[in-house]
Amino acid sequence: MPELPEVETIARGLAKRVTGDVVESVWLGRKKEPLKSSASAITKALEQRRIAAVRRMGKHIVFDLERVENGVRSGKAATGAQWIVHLGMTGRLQVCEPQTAIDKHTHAILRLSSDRELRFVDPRRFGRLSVAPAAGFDAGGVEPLEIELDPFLKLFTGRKTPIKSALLNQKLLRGVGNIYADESLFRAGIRPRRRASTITREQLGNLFVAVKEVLKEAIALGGSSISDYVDADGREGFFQLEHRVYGREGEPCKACKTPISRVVIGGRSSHYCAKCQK
DNA sequence: ACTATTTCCTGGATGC
DNA sequence: TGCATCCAGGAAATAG
Repeated sequence: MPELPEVETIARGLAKRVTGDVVESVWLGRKKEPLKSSASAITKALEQRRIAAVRRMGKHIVFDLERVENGVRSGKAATGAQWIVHLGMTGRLQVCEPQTAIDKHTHAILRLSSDRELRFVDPRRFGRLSVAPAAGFDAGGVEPLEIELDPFLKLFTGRKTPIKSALLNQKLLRGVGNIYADESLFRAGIRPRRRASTITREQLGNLFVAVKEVLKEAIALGGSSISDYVDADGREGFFQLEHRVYGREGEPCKACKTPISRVVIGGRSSHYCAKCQK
């Protein structure tokens, strides 16, 4: 389940592999769920465009595209576009040789001028493909690694929703998902059910630090590989080894040995230590 | 404006 | 062994 650190890792890997390549043609599958923009809009935005950059915004992967004319850049920004990929739960972007067997759940294939293919595969179809005008994509929310303390505190003032739900709300912070919300709350010593507005300024300050720490550490370790997550080069991440609460229900807290609790908040399982988190 | 709930989807795990 | 059921979860839609 790719969240910010996994998406960052994937985007960096893809940037290395496909930046500068040109999309010669596009094939899209018949399933409609993965397409947030129309098939024709996606095809039109991608074909005969050079991939100028690949980067992450929240949990989205953004491909900046520029028009190719006679093999050279047009230079006119307005002729560009963006291809936006959200991996959902099980989405993967693979760069492979054209002869590589096509996975059953392949929804898009981009033929590249380097005689390779960029494929979007997603069994569960929670992932989404869309296009936007050049520099036009709005991912909503603020990047957690860029936000400063005061705006961070303001995100939560007056909110009655549980802090866990607020952390998952992409319109506030973008990129934090279930794993990193639980891990951040553990490090900050805050129970996931606490109403955001009731949390002290000091505790929110701890959360501010915790969110950034957790995300940075996870990026450094290539993300968390649970279920079958691998990055663009097929490598697993290692942050799952650092999880202190996520997926550890009943196991002893690494700080105090109390068994880790699991509750459901907003339909999401939430893990915490009842002794370390208040 | 905000909050809570439901829905989408399939593979793997679990239960009988 | 086989079949049914449950669960994972991001975000959009819906309802209040």
